[in-house]
Amino acid sequence: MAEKGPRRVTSADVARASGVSRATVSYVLNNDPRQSIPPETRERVLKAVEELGYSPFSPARTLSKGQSDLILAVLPFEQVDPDLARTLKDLGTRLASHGFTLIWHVGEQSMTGRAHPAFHLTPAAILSYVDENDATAAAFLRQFNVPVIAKMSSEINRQRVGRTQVVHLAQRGVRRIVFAAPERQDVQWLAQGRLEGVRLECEKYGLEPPIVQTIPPDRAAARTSVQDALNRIDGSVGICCYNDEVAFAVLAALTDLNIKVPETVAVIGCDDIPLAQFSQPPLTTIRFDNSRSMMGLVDNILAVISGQTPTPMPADQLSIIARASA
Amino acid sequence: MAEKGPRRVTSADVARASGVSRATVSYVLNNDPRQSIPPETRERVLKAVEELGYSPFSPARTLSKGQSDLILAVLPFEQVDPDLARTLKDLGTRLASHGFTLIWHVGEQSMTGRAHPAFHLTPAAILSYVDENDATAAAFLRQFNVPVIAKMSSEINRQRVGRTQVVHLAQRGVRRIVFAAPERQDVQWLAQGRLEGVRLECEKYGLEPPIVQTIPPDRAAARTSVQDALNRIDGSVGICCYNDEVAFAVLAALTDLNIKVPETVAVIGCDDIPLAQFSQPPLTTIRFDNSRSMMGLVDNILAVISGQTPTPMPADQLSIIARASA
DNA sequence: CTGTTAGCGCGTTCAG
DNA sequence: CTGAACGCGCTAACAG
Repeated sequence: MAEKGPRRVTSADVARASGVSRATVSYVLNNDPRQSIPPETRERVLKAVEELGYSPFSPARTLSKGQSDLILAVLPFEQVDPDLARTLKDLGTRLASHGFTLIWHVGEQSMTGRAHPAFHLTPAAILSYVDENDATAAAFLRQFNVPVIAKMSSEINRQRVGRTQVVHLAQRGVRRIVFAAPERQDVQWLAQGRLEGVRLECEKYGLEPPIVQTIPPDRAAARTSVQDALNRIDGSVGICCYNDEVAFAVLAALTDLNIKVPETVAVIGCDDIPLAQFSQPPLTTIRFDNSRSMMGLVDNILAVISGQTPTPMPADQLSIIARASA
Repeated sequence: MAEKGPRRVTSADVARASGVSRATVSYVLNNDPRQSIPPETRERVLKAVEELGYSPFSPARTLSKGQSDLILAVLPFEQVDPDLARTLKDLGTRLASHGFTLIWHVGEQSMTGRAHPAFHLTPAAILSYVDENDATAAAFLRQFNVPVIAKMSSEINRQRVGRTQVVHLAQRGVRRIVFAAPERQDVQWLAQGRLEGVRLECEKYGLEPPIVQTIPPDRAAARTSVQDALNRIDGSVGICCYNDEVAFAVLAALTDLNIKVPETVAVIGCDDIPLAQFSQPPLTTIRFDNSRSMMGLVDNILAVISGQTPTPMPADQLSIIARASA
């Protein structure tokens, strides 16, 4: 019952201005196929809309339809990685072509009652990056009565990254693996999955279990940290980095330690960020080709919105971008 | 009039279950200070809420209040830079402590009618990254009857980046400036402002006008491009990069060309991305300290929502992070 | 076949 | 603490 500044222009205003009923205005604006409005009337309505600068009030629209065309992506990350940003931007474009609007909410764990964006929003669907196994989170989301799609959920996929890294390294003659873990807390669950993949693949190849070393996001500290790890082993070493960002820190540390890459120590990252090609030496890394899974995701979102059950999503295709660091 | 799956739990359900009226339910849930509800009744209502898993339907809420507590950030960027992402995340946290929810919409120019997120949303305010001088955009947004805050708007601020870069370089003895421009289209207006600052400061210092060179985001191409620029000049050269990402490309090019940094060519970036310290050599760059302007921004958003006029925002503090590249 | 009336959806709030 | 009205767009049912 608030009134802010100049009163909103409503469909009633348009109806009055064009001498028709509100229903007619609605029919014209929504191009209702079940109604045939004479072009002349239609013109009059559209003209009034234009002149008055009318635009329908979305809450009212959502209220009466019981559905909005919003898709809410809930991102519980401390930082939004460029790769994720690109992916979501792309997803948004695709959804837009189906008449949906993708919006992002970036926040802590945002699980607490009224802090959760869905409390303020009512999307047609929620795209959740929460671990699929998190039952509490799932239960919490249920209250909003909105279908939820979990992305990035599979433990298997996380492991595949680590496995792929090890395979590449092993093929290059590496016999001893270090896993360079991130310090960021929000991403530990992801790192754990990748590490597990590294472990399993080491086992499979008959390599010793990986040394796990957390790499601080600071050049001097990274140097010490890498040094520590290398002190504990010898032989031909390969470092599997949680992601490219960690890999940059590792590469800098190795440079500072005067260790030759890839001759003495090989390094492989993950994500293929745009900057990866510019490191010294250029970073060998893993790229997700999510074009396929993206299509699947769009289909799943649309399906879920219309009440169907989602089909399992195809796994992201992983490919190795072999540059000079491994 | 749609009904999806199990009907929503409404406040009427809660009222029925707890034997009170819908009004009372509302009073209890909103802790209305003008009403005194007996603790016992309050308990009963809250219990029913809990048991039924009720959560208010936000469109209805917004409809009746005429205001949502959503703040919409419209981001017309091809990519969301990590720095911007961090800033917005921070802004979101601050707004949350005032009871508002920040959401992002990332899309092309998104100016076309129904494609614009505000068409589907009705935020309490829009945070726009569109150039303040863009009258068409401003007119378009007006139709939504929602206050708009423009961020990142000042040409002066854009110029200050370029100026600061040149000052640092000149102090280090550089006599000839190259401006390394980005290829990304969405960001040209920003780059132009920074370049203009570089120009003006060169003039002020009595240096020759800067050479402008666009740096492609590809290692080999960047090398050629940097080579081109350097062929056209001699003397002690400094390269002002549009941002750190471009700077990484430039640094890689110089490495590939076997040119010493900073002895032969000095390089300075902008943004101080987390990776900046890990380049070879570590990147000298410019950091925005937006903590002050952030406070101002929060205040302005709150002011604008309650119908006041925004106060001019304090300029971002710029500081030079001097590392080894310049 | 065109256009109108009436009433829904749900939370909030005023008068009582 | 309650009944009733309100905000605004949508649409079934109905009238001209």
